[in-house]
Amino acid sequence: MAKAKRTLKWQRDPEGMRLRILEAAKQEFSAHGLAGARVDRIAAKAGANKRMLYYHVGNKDELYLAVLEGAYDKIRSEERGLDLEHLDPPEAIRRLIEFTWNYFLRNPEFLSLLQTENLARAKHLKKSTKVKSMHSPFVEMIRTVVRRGVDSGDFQVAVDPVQLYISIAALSFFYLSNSATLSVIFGRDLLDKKAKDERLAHMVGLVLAALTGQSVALFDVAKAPKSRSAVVQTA
Amino acid sequence: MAKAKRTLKWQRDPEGMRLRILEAAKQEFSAHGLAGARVDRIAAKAGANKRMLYYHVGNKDELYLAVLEGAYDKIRSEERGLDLEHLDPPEAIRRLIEFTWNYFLRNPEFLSLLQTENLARAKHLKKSTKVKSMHSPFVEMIRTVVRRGVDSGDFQVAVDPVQLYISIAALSFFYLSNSATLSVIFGRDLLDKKAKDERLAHMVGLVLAALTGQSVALFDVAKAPKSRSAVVQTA
DNA sequence: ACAGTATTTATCCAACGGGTTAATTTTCTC
DNA sequence: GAGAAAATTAACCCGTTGGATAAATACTGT
Repeated sequence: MAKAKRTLKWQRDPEGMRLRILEAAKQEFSAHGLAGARVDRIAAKAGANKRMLYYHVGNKDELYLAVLEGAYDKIRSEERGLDLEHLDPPEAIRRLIEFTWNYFLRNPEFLSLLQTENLARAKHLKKSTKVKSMHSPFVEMIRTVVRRGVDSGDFQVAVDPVQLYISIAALSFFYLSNSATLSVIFGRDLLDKKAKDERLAHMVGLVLAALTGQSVALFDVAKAPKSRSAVVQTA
Repeated sequence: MAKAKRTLKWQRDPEGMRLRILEAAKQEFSAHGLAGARVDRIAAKAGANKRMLYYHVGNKDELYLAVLEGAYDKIRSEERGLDLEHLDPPEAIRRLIEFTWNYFLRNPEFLSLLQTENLARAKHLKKSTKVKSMHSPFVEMIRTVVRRGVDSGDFQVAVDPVQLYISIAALSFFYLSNSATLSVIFGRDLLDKKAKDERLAHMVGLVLAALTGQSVALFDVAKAPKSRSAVVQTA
């Protein structure tokens, strides 16, 4: 029986191992934060020995930074895949909001990692030349979309693209990253299907109404209480 | 010389001690998170012995929960002081945004604590009957303000007050809680005076424009680039 | 097939950190 | 002012944790 595993003891797989380590580390750091993460758990989750972490990546901090850089790399790459240039301005903004919302939904660890890094006042990020060089294409996309919208008359006002970018991210990010406490406070599950649909509709409606000056149907009219619902619809 | 401190060894002050402990704990937890917080540092910061924490409050988790409850208690109490009922609807919304923004600015630990608690998926908050019973007065305030705004014709659309509340919080919260990473990404300090003023103007402009359908002057027109700034001003 | 290197395992350890125990000092009360 | 109760200090306990060392095992080229 001791012989059974003779030929199958283990095989080398440096690249695979490195990937499994980073994936496990991502899970661990996003689930427990930097201080709460346990190096041993990462090793176990990666199906590896603790020594492997140090061999393939580095100590806990380097591991964390690698994960963070990977997270930024991933979102930037997906962002680049979204081209809003050829859409008409309101549709482009809608797509942008939907992308942001869905990306955050699909990648909850990204939210956690950002929260963790901000609690650390971006101490690690500041040291990463890699991340600093990864500019989001969205700011420029927004700048041209807003300009086109203003020129075409779709938008009533020109907005600073950085502010708008932050606001769009904020509306999704806060809702999701704080859904746990908010759900307790409001006594309802903010993450069930219906609530999520309503949230997306609200965000799109809010931003488009602000930009175009016209109330979008989606801007949650249905839920309006009591009052004889003075719904002013888009002309 | 050993005698010098004979009469001044120490004096009792249970209430004061408890307050100093909670204040120190608030600092520590907001600066380092739950796992990163060090019980010894809290004791030192409170000018006390570690044993005192357990004597006056409890173990680390209980300490943390006490701090969290205190934080909610404080904001709820300030919220109650703000009465928006008698203001005209757009002004009420503006005040609400300004209050939220300023409260977050004045109480950065509150932001950190919420982030920390959300990383823990509100595990502790769920156990706190105290916090669950502290309803924010803002949701009802917003509900009546929106209703009045719709009835008076100031607002073009009725919004779900919970969504609006979350959105207003989101715009400030995300900007401030993520300012560290955002500042690195954008290569500029989001917390300097000018940036903060611009942010507030943007948020007010965005929300009011959405509600009223009319572009507010503050909705950052000044920073609009290149394009022959098609500024549509409020009539 | 063998030497050399890359990869992985099996232990070890010193520092740290939360929590506890027991003694000491102050304050209250009668 | 004696004795009890409350508040505070000092010292210790012990599991955990990040990190290090050394040895074993699998691959590679020659």
